[in-house]
Amino acid sequence: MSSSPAGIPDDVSMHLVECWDDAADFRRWLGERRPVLAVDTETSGMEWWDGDLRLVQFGDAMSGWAIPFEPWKGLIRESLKDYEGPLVFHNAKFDLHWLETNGAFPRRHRVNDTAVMAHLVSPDQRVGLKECSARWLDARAATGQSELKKAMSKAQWTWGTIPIDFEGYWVYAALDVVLTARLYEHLVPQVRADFGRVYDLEMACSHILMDMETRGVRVDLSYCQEQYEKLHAYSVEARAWCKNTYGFEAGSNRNVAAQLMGDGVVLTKRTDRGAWSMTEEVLSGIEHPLAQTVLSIRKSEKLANSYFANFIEMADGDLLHPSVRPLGARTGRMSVTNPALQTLPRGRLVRDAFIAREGHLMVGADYEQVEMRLAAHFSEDEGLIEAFKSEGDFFTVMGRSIFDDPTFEKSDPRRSLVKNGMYAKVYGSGTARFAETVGIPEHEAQTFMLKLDQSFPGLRTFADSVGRTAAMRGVREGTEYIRTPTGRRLVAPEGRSYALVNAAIQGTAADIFKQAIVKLDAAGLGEYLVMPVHDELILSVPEELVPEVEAGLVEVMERDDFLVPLAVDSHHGVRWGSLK
DNA sequence: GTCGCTTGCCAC
DNA sequence: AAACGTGGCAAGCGAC
Repeated sequence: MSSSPAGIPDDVSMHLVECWDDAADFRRWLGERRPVLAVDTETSGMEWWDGDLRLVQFGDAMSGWAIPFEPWKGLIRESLKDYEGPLVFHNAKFDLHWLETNGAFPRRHRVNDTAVMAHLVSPDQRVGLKECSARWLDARAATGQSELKKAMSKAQWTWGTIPIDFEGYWVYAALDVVLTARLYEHLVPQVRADFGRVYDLEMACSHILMDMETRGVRVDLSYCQEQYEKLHAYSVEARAWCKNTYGFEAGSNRNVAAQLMGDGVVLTKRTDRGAWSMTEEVLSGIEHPLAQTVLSIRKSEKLANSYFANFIEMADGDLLHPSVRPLGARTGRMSVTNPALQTLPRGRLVRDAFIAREGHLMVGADYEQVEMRLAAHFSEDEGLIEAFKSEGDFFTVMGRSIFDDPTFEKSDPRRSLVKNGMYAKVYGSGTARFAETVGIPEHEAQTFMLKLDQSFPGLRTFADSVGRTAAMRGVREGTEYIRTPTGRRLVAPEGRSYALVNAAIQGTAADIFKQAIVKLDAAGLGEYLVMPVHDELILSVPEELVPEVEAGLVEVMERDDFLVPLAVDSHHGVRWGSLK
């Protein structure tokens, strides 16, 4: 069956495999020579471990083939196994999950990813197939999708139930591979020329993370249940008290503010849109039973719902399959969702929900103050570099030199000023914000920042040089950007070029972290990975191998090729929470 | 009922 | 001259 309905370029042919003749035609087509074979899947949803693979599409710049998986799984498996040429997916990790869990194994070392390419070229833009096609191929690329959405809602179809032979479904599915193939041909010259090294890093890392997602994270469901019930019981009781006493929901900030003011509380801070601000910071300063109750309700509901209930809800048996986006942030950092395991509260309560596999222990290995060390590296500042090379606590050594006081010890109250001041530098904050976070008057903050700059002049030099480079490129190329040592491109957010100082540090830390993941996989430790957390790796390791693996991790992760050593600390325990 | 926005809060 | 960076998630709430 061939077709070319509205919105599809005339020179493109679309095919749906429905009979053996179609299958034979597909195999003949597959045997032709082409620069790249694009592959995509349509599925019943997002949960690849518990859902149906419905359609697999193959295509190149001129043809798209949609093949229903269930009746043609043999054809699809054989075709993917046999195909030796370059492959391209748009967001390969997602499709590979579906294909592999359904017994179809494309050659991974041949896999390319246009979403990765797009992110490297334009790290500040959305990298959906539609957006990329509209940006680089044809502004009308997304037109078919809205028609399909309308038809689906009219007939009450979901992605799991829409008939596979409904033309608006399979034709646009087949168009997606054509777009992917064209995107690849458009982007690959630039990616090869400008981003070869970081692209290879991203692809290697992506496969390791995919296998990590497949293995999943083991969760202690009865612990979650127990904690949830305790917290939930409290919040039900506290909400009822609030309703009975004041007549409104504790979650309604508008009503809470009105009640507090009615009871004589003076509010001064407002939100961006002009409402009375009811943040933790504001409420904790108010001595009123309502303020305190609202705070504890928020706290316990956050714990109960965002964490424990969420874990129970998402579990596949006793496993969670969090989804990692290797290029989640514009800086090259990863992000994690379902659940967001990178934002678990510190301390034992929530982290203890995650346990090692049977016969295993949890192992954690983290880069110590990696961003501070990179700040020292990029600044080339003798004093900062010395502070990291000398024995003892970095911020204490810095404190001695800033205040010219050899008696400055780790317990010195000024240490937090030093630490916060350095973070303010690294994040690019101004003196006003810095003064607020450390709780000192602005003129004191100013004096301190001046002292910091004088003690470590490299910090300014570094910031200036980032600014100059970005500004120069802004003029010459129209975009303010810098590159990390691996070639990753970092683009300044609109009107905030100062953020590039932080981006350089954060982006380089991301590169280092990803290189560590690739190296540890090469060293045979990849199979133990559980979760990456920005500068810390969480693993589940067979008990008897723990000492060996910890030594291996330190060996693989630590680096000496920067101006300061990058040090790694490791721990082990039964639960995530027991890693110090 | 769903959707998107706002507000608030968790991490590194 | 001055500018705290990067994310995800849930509840409330108004619009459709």
